[in-house]
Amino acid sequence: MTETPQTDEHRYDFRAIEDRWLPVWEERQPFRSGREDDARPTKYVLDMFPYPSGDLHMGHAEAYALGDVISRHWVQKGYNVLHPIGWDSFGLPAENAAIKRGVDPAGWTEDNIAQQKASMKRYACSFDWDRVLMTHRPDYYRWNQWIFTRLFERGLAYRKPSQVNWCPNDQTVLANEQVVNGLCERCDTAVTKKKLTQWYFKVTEYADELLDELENLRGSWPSKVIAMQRNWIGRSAGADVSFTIEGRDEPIAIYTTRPDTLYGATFMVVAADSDLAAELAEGADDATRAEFAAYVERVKGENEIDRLSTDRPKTGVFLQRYGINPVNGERLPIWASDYVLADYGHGAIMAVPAHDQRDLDFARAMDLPVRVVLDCRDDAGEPFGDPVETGVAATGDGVLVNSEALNGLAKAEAIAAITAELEAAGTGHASTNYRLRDWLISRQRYWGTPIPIVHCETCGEVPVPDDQLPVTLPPAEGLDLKPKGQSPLAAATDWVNTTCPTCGGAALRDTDTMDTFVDSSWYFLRFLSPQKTDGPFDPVQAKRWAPIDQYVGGVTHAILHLLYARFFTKALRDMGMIDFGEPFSALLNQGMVQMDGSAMSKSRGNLVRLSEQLDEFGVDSIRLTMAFAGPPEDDIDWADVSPAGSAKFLARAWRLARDVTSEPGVDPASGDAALRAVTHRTLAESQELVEGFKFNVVVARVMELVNATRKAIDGGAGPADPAVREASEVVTILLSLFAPYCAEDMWSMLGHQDVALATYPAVDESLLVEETVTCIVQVMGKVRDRLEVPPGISQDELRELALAAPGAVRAIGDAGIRTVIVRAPKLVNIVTA
RNA sequence: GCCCCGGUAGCCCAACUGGCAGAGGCACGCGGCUCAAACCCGCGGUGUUGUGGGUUCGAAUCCCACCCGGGGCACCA
Repeated sequence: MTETPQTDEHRYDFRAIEDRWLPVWEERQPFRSGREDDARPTKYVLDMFPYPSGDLHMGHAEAYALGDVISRHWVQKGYNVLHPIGWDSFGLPAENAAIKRGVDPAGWTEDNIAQQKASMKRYACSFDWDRVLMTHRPDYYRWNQWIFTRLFERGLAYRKPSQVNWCPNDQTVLANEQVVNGLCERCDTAVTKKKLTQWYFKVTEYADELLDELENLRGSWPSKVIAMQRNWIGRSAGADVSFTIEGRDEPIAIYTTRPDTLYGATFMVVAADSDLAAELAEGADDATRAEFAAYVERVKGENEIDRLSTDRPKTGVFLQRYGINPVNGERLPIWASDYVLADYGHGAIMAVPAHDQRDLDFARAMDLPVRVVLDCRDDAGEPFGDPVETGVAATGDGVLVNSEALNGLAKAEAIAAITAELEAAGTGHASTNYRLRDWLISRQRYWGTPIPIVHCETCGEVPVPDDQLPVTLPPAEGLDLKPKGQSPLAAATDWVNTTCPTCGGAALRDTDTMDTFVDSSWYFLRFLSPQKTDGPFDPVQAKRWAPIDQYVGGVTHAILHLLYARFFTKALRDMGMIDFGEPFSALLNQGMVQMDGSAMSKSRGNLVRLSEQLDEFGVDSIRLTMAFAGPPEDDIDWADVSPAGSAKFLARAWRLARDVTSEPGVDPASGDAALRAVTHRTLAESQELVEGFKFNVVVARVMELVNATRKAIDGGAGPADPAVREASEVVTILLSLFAPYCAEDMWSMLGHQDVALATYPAVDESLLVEETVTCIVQVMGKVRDRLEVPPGISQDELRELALAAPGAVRAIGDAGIRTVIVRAPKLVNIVTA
């Protein structure tokens, strides 16, 4: 047997096993992936990197357990697997903790990282520890700044004044994506609007590509995420139409998806908070101006919650101005209202109350005319009720009426016809709009990447030259980090005051920092060459490893991070730095870990502590429980699963290795044939199951194999049978994906070393061939008999056997036989007359 | 309102391209081992596959409608 010392050779003791193997792995480093002469094919498996806001929790434990199954599987399949880890270490939690405790966010962050790193090692994650990166380190964020300046040069980073989302609690602006149901994603405070000049990344430049290329991800990304991104981008096709405004030189453009209803327009609406509304009101009488001013004040006071609440009554102000409908010359009164958004389309609409619910609500509230221009019918052919009476707009398909040349056309035909007509007349054209907005990246907070721009009175916005990067954060010491609506960096006068890189004159640094989602938009590329000092990443390494073969992480990032990372990838591709446009070839979203139906989060208190679970049941049991609980994308309710049951199973598996008495390398051919068949069937099935992410089923299959092996040891073949060794080794290799400590210990008892690097055994196909197959004999779809037949039996032969089967004969009785369906060798169905 | 996912035994969940509804686990019960217990070993699975219809020789699986649960988007013209 083996010379490996064992604490207690009769009992599975997870504490002793963890203590035994952790130092061995630490020394042997089985998951290094950096060697240039490594000829194995490559795989890049990536877990979303954690935020260091404390120790690892149950959610991390699930994510890393599942990512590890995939990574370890590909290693055993002979791939050179890159499985790196790092920390997303800039952000508000560190800053808020620093404010609360009066400490430096850097120290707090580094302490948490050290703790998480130790926990990950204990958790036996198969990470390559030579590639660690942390986004708060200057050697990382320097390249955020470098990429920022490249985007700036290409017009993809720009500054503009706009009504932005403002969190009154965190005292900073937020991206659209960070406002959830009108609340700040971080602190759940109701978000308000504020007019500010801020930095944006031009994500909308790639809107079409971001949407269209989702199709290529179908099948390898969850359909849910694809749907969410599709919704978020929200492409709509329609037309821009010009309306002349009385008393204004320039016409104004409106956007509509329903140009077919142009003859049904009875008024126009401009967004109350838009510049256009202010300008139009300026040209009205004093009373109107006063009314408008009061209305705008009221609208500005509303937070997002109020604004989004459904079925609130429509409000607005008639601006005493008129637009002219280009198709029929009608005068349309212009109203200002908050139901039109300033930053979508042109911030102005034509209102067709008969065929748009919002316009109808407004028309009814303001007593404006309604004109039906589409004859809509229900399924029974009954006409749609009068919208004025029913309050329901006719938004469906129909035939055009009251629309001159369009009369008689169907909706789609009318849209095409009128768009062509507008185009010919020079008053409109087909147009596309997106719900997606550009990404606002400025933050008025300390703990982030400084924006590498210098503001010079003479030269304007000047990017900091590459050789002066990084622009490092000034020390937090002496700065007031409390949120106050202006970046804490503004108080670092020595830091702010600088010289203009272009003209050498006095200039000021931009005092905002970047949204931390910038950091995570390209970190997967930095992992390929984390120490590189003359560029963000090595293009040669990118060619070798990227894009990522398998990305693993929570569905919470379905829009934010994944969309931004896709945008960065496309932008970097267009800069010629990489040759692919999609960063993540395949995506697995694990579910959440809950307790009694409620989520475990910081705010609700962590209901189950990972460290306590690990102490009580061991690392392997927790990892196995995560994998066995159900499909990875389903949420796990910790109350429904049994880490104790997992521990029991591991002990049972472990005892197999303990009991094997044959020597390593013994030829299994002479072993128990029945057990060998189970072993090789498990082997054949497991790789498909792992690659299909059915980890819970793999575990079930391994349990079956363990049961079969135990039966062989105790009952038939005995512990010396070579098939028992073969089965035990297969159990060990498969188990190492889920329970690396237990598997390593078993592997050692079986006389081997480094189970993580064990080769996935070849499947012996000849053992999968069954000698007989059970054939079901059905009569009228009901099972009436069973036959043991050879797998190669002919259709005719089986048909005869089935017709003679006693159960079938009995069921057929006197009835005649109409048809016999034969699916050799598994099924015959006899259809009686 | 629109979109996505799900509903199988007391519970968590399997079930290939439509072909025997049950792999694995939890819980529970019984038996063995033991002075006794724990551990361990063994045995124990009929249920409206959410409901109703349709297609089919045959439906958990495909189609339609609805119910329930979860998630996303939503005054985006």
